[in-house]
Amino acid sequence: MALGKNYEGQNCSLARALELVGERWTLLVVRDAFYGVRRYGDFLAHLDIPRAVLADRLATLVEAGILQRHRYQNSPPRDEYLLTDRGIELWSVIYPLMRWGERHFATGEPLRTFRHAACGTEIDPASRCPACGHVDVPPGDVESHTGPGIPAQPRQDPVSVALRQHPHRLLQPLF
Amino acid sequence: MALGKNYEGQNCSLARALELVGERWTLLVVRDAFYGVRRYGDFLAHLDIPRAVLADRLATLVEAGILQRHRYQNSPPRDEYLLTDRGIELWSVIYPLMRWGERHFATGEPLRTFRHAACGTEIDPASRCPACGHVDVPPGDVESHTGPGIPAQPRQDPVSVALRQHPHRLLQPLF
DNA sequence: TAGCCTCGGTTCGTTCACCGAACTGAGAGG
DNA sequence: CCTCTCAGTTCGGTGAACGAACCGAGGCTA
Repeated sequence: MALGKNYEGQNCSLARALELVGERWTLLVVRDAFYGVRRYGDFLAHLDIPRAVLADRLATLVEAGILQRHRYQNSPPRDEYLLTDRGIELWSVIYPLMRWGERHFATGEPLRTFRHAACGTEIDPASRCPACGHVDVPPGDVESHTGPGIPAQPRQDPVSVALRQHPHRLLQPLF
Repeated sequence: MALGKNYEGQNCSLARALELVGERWTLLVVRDAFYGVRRYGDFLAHLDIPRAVLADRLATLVEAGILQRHRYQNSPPRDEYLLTDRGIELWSVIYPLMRWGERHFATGEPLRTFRHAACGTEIDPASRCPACGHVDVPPGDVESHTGPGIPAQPRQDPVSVALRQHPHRLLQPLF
């Protein structure tokens, strides 16, 4: 979606945003980055995405300044992908979309809930904390909890297991 | 994206939402619906979308309960596509994404601003009205205004012309 | 009644992105 | 030297998007 035949006729900021973030898989990669996924292999295992597509999406996101690549060890050389501030701002899109999908297309109870780390209250679809009145709770103050709708046979990849294990603060590394 | 090879492994509400709303063009169709576009031909002219793709997207959105089809005249029989409540709730995704794109990838000034109809103040990226303190301004209370960044050679299709002509309340028909 | 127009699609051949399986290469570690 | 892991790249096959042409229902005009 990004190159070649894009939305160039639409001189609208929504169209420009969608050129970057509207491609298949892209928003799920960004969601995983909020969950603390940072390495190629972990995105791969958690998303069941073709390897070539993942490599392409990561490169596009880095180029767009949504992720940044960071060398976290030298031997062997390994990089991790971290959300930039620009990427972190996408929480205000991802979270409402998640809640919208949950309200209208959920099959049973939610699999995951998001709570205000400071007070433990579930955050509303507009990112407000009903308890402490905090509006626009930033993702760094959000804790992901396993929800009541967790399936009988949950996924066994390391990322899914770690996410189930215990409440986890967004943006913090999973491992 | 919707059928066949979908995100079925991802039992996450974001993935389910993206199966519907994450396909190419879909969110732009919904945006146009907020602008008051209602007829096949108007979507077509404003979006420069292949006819077959538009027909497919409209059918998918109707099936998902995001748009509803409404017969507005009988001879000749003509239908219009209107946002349902479920569709209207997508404003909380579309508006933040638009503002995010504008902040980070805009070329100059915004083409369009969104004001609180009650007080005329521009609505912030989290859908709050800074003037009257209204949080979560619903799209029906939002007026679209032509912004300062309007290009020298703007589009000449009827929808673009009507949108430029005068401030326009979201969800109200354009014509 | 014939001819033409509009609207809302469908059809069809080409192009392009996605898919998944196999392969590659750098760098441990034994 | 052999094997393993990690992070990709390569490649043949398939499905979706593209755009131009076609179609049919139902006016309008004469």
